[in-house]
This record gives sequence, C-alpha cells and structure tokens, in this order.
Amino acid sequence: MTDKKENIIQAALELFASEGYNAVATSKIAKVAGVSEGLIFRHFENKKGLLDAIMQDAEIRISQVFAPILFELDPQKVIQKTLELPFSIEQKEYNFWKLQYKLKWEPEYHNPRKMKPVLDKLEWAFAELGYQNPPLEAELVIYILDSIAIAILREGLQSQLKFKSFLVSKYNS
Amino acid sequence: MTDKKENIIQAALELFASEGYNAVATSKIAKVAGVSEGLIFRHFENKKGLLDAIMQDAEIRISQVFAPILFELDPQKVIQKTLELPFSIEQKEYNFWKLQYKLKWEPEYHNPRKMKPVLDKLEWAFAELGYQNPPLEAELVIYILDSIAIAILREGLQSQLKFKSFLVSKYNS
DNA sequence: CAATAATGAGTGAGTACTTACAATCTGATT
DNA sequence: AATCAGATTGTAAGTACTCACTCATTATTG
Repeated sequence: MTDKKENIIQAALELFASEGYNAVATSKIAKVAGVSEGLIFRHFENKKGLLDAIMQDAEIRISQVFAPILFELDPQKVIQKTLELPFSIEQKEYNFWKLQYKLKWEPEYHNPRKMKPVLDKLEWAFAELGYQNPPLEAELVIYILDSIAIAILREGLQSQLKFKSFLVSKYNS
Repeated sequence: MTDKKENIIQAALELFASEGYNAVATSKIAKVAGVSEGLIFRHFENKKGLLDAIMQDAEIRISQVFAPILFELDPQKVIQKTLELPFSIEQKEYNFWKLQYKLKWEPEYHNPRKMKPVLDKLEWAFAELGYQNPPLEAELVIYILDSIAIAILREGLQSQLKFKSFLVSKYNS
C-alpha cells in the first residue's frame, strides 16, 4: 500500500465518521488527504469502493479486539473482559468505531455476525455460572456495551467510566 | 395544515427514516408526496427546515409516550412501565422513531434532555426501592431500552419480545 | 525508456432552490 | 346569491451549483 493510498483511507475514515458518508465529497477527501481527486479513483473503483475498503480493514481490527475474550477459559473472566471492552477503545480508533456504529443503520453494513463469537462465548460463560437464561443474559450484556460504547464515542471515556466497576460488580457472582 | 403539506411531511419522514436525510433529494420527496417540488419550498424555508418541522412534531409525541411514567407514584410500577416502553411502539410510528435514532449521531439533533424526566423518575424509583446506586441503575435501564428499541426497529417486535418478561422479572425486587 | 503513479481541468448528471405564472380559496360588498 | 379583489396554495420550467467520475497529460521510478 502506497503512502498516498493510506492517506486517502485515513482522510475518508475521518470525514465519513464525523460527517457521514453521503455528506462528504470526494473532492474534500482528496483535499484532506493532500492528494488529487483522480487518485481516489485510481486506487478505488468508486466512492463506495473506498468505503468498502475501509470496512474490510474493520473486520480484522474487530477480531483482534475480540480475541482475548474468545481464548479466555474462566467464565467469570470472560464476562469481566467483555464488560471492559468499551472502556479500552483507543482514542485514535474513535473515528473507526464511530463509522461502525453510524453504518449500523445501513442494512448492507450492519453485520451482527461480527458479534456472534463473543455472544456465544458469553452465553457459555453464563451457563457455566448457572444463570437461568444464558442466551438472554448474553444478549443483554451486548446491548449494554453497545450503548456505553456509543456514549463514550459521543461524550468521551470520562463520562462513562463510572459504569466500569458498577457493571463488573453487578456481574460478580 | 393543508393536505399536501401533510403529504410532504409524511413522505419526507418515510424517506429520511429509511434512506437518511442527505441521501434523499427534494425532487424525490415531491414525487412520493405527489406534489410539485416547488411546494416544498413554499411550505418550508429549505430542506433543513422540513427536517426541523418533522422533529418539532417529535417533541410532542415523545412527551405523550413518557407521560404515564411520570404520573406513576408506585416506584415498582415506574420501573415496569419504563421497561415496557420499547415494546409498545406502534408500527405506524416506526419511521418516526427510526429517524430519531438515526439523528442521534448529528449533535444538533441529539437531545438527551428529552429523556431527563424519565431518568429522574427512574432514579427516584430505584432510591425508593433501596438500590445501592440509583443514578447508575437508572442510566443503565435507559441504555438497555435504547438498544432494545433499536433492535425492534431494525428486526421487528417479535424478535425482541423475549426480553419483556426477562427484564421485568430481573427488576422485580 | 518503459511502466507506473499522480495530476487537475473537464463532463454530464443530479442537487437545492427560484421564479413566473395559474388555480383556488376567503369573506366582504353589492 | 353573485361578484370579485387579495391572499394563499400550487405548478413547471428554469438557475446556479455541486457531485462522482474521466481522461489526456505529466512526473517519478526501476
């Protein structure tokens, strides 16, 4: 990957995340990336192709975030590590996650399969710990974390830190 | 309000909710509303003014949904009624709520003040019932309901009904 | 000297919005 | 009832502009 191609992806990610895909002109992406507009279309088939490339990178980064949970063998720790997920988002990755959540409303890019492995692992953990309804407990945790992640992305980590210990103690059997 | 003005609002609401504000052309709104494009700009200052008008209607409808909770005096019932909120969304109001959630990412239209009265009432209810951390319990409930509402809007009521009794029993002290 | 990377003015389609004009409604006066 | 002026509601065809995308040309590299 050339430097300029990477510049384009970074600029597009930043602009798509803050202003939305449709609201951002390719001319603006080129300007922010310090690149000619034509170069965008040399590297990507079209504007949507650029978005697709960004979202493809996403899959890898997301699976890397989930890995430690999937390899954990202690059910209690599975739950704790999951609960701590949204609080460990790196600031420099905020744009990336903002885009993920914004695109959840576009059916084409909303892919619940991404969460499936974590959901399954959580369900297993709740079952191990003797919870009455592991599938719903697991789904509920995902729901809570989604809302907290969104709040962090919008209002900053500080505003939501209070939930970290609150949740962990709530799920400490 | 004339029939055609109402047509414009309905068409715009439907299109904004399903395709997003920026992605919808005023010419398309006019077509769906069965109206000339110019009429949009007679009734509304500009495209954004049309969105504003839609969102103003929103305030009223939202406060009507919240009213029964705010007048409730039994803390246990306050919690139960709140938990049941997302399951009582009328199908014909789906577009309206979809737009509300989509616009949450636009700072201009994301207004947490709307939820404040319910949040306060919930906090009071949890305090009455002797919960250890009423403010966080209240905020957590709102988070859960947000996620469930979004899931209902995306996947339908049926897919989430399982949570109704699950949540109510979870908060039955 | 190829081959590739990069440019940026140009293109047609689509955009929000305007304008000039026509139809319809309102209600006060014959 | 009939009339009709003024206001309101509506239309069709623009206007200026922005957009995603192209292409002929130029720089860079191995």
